[in-house]
Amino acid sequence: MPGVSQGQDDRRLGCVGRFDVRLRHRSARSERFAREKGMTVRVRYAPSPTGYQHFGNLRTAVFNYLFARKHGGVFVLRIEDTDRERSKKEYEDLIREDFEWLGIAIDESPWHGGEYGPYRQSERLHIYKEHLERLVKKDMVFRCFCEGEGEPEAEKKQVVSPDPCRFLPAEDVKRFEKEGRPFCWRFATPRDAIVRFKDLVRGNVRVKASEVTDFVVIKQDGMPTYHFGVVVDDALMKITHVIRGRDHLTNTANHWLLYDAFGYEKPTWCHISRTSKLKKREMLDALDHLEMGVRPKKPIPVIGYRKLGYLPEAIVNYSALLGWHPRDEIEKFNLDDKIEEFDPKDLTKGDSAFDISKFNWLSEKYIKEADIDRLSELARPFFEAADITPPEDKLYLRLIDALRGKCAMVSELPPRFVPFIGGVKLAEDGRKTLQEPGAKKVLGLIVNKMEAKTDLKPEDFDPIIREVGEELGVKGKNLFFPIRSSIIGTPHGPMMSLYLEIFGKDEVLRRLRAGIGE
RNA sequence: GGCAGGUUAGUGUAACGGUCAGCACGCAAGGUUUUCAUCCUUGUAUCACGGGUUCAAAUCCCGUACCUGUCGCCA
Repeated sequence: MPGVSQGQDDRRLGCVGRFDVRLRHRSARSERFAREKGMTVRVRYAPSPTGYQHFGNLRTAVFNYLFARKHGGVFVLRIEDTDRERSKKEYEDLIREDFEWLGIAIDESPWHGGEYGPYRQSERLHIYKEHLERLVKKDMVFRCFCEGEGEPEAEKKQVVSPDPCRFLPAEDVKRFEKEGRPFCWRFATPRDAIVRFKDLVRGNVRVKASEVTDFVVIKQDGMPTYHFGVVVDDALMKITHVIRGRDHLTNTANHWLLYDAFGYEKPTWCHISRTSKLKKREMLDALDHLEMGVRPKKPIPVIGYRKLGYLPEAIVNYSALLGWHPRDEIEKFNLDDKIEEFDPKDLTKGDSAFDISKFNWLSEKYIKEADIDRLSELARPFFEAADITPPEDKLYLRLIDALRGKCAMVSELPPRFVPFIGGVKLAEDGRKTLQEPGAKKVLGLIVNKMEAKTDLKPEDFDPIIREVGEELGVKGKNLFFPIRSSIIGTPHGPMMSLYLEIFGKDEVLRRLRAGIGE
């Protein structure tokens, strides 16, 4: 049984299966309702294809996904493309690609199909029309002839409720229609209703209908507004739990009233906190300035991380961490392993902020622990893009493995190969190191010892270096920096033994001698 | 402005009347060490503020401040 505590409610109500006469919306109990009535839990993620997806959206989808899986339910994706101006096919394609890339399984969608389709609002216009008729018949909507096709920038007109057009004399309405004046349909909000519902994260919510304006349901262009589309579609698609962003919390009153107007059974609402630090402008700007191998300083849309070579698991994992955390406090986890544990009531009420350094930390972890063959294959395109030719198979794998530490994105790998495939390019810090007083002496002795040894193996390198250190009384940086600098051009890098393995004795000797010459 | 929601270390969070307020990232200091890598140790919060209720409050109540959302023919 889902871990929602509901014993108290049940006791008070005495029975389950009947709706509270006070119009109280069924609450968290609905999970039980659903089971007892043999209903399937159905949730949905309903993006509008007007921009890129980012962590904020993604985590809404992730929580929906977890909830669906936990209850053996269905995860629906619906495209809300009622904004004719801003909706773009390419954004919809991107949404699809993102999900496929991230490995989040969707059950019903425009591209997966399903028995409650179509799943694109622009293809459901006839349904909205029919629903509008129903409200017209019940006299619950009215035409509004006011000017003002939404100019968001325009000064906000004083909220007037009810809307003046609601009381337009019938003859005026007739005349305006005859004149062909454009109009939209508004909902005639019942003045005295009180909206109450229980939110899975917020608890009891109560809104007076008198605070709800006579909102638009059908726009002048015939498209439904968000409020209208959402309610009609969620109802028809048999959505049982609406898990969405907190910004819709106050809108829920509108939706509640619409459900009532249609006589549809209401879903359980669950408003999750928002994610701050995700400024659309900045994200788009950062996306325009992507540079392979360079970690973005600011958050970017999912497509950006995809391009840079972040691993999808890291993204999914981190998005689940935004407003939720596992009980065992282990933050790196596989989404599917958390299905049982997930419970909306554990979601944070406060907003959460995207922390790019923590995200990078997680990503590094994923890359460090990734399957080496898979990582190698993932990396190939990035070598091409960087115009760096990777070495052949065995060496390639070896280097990927040796150089993957502290790598948050795959595109960081190719540049690290450079010291191993071309000649030495002395970096500034490398040059400086070689100029240090004892540097040449260290290199000289190493060369001598290496030359003396006939059958030199990679694992012999360490002992030799140690001997040199002891004999010269040098250790730490003074010992290792010059060696590494002459071999790869910079004092920092992977373990010493790797060099002999990769380059072989002759090449290492050549580089060490060259270092002495610097 | 009305309405709604939020406020625990720099960040993400735990705790749901009784713990020296726990964990993680970051940062700082120290140790190990072949590195500004790894690993280990330590430090980093008088729980926004002010009042209450209580033997006891981060936890309950009220007020204030600040942040956010909504009040669009955007979703």
